[in-house]
Amino acid sequence: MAALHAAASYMAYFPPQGQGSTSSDDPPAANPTSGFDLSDFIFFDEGSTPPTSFAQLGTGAITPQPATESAYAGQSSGRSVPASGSSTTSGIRAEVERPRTERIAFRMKSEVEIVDDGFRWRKYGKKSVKNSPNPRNYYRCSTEGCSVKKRVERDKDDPSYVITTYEGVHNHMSPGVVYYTTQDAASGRYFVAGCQIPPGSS
DNA sequence: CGGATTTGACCTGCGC
DNA sequence: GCGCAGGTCAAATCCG
Repeated sequence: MAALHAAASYMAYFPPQGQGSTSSDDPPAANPTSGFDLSDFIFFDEGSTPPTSFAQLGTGAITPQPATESAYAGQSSGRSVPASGSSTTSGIRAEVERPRTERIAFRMKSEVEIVDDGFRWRKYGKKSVKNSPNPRNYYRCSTEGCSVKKRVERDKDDPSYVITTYEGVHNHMSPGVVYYTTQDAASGRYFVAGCQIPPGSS
């Protein structure tokens, strides 16, 4: 499993605009001030090289991959990574065959499963999964025209942790989050960080 | 009353 | 081909 320790609030890398439009959009704006303890892990596709520190993310050293199955690559059954099962073990091949859907998973310490990340989510399903005693909840972004999905479940090993997997990219800004963007002069890449607006301020 | 949630049924894909 | 597991749908229900 490719796990990444993240010690800081979320920051996402965005490629320069005008290219890679399918792979850049709103990050899951996890916010350490919104009542949960963003802790620690971001899971990437096994095919990608995990950075050794969260700071590497900020330098653009790592791009969130169109994950094959990020969060549970290590513990899910084989059927969760079908692309590599029938043809080749090459992650590159899997990337070609699967739809290019951004998928990023977080593991965070939280009392509650519903984390206010600034977006509005509508629950559309709940399913118990074989590898975990805890049910998995399925959410969709309730914004019209936005098809981003999110899966939330408690860590089977440590129920105090919640694993959130975002799938897809928002085609809109969060109604409750201000985004700060900077562009790296050397690479031309954009970095976006989310910061939630305190209630009542505007 | 409208929107969100719940929950069982259904669909799909993969392994055996 | 069959069974299993994950994901989604949709009707019923709940709640503000």
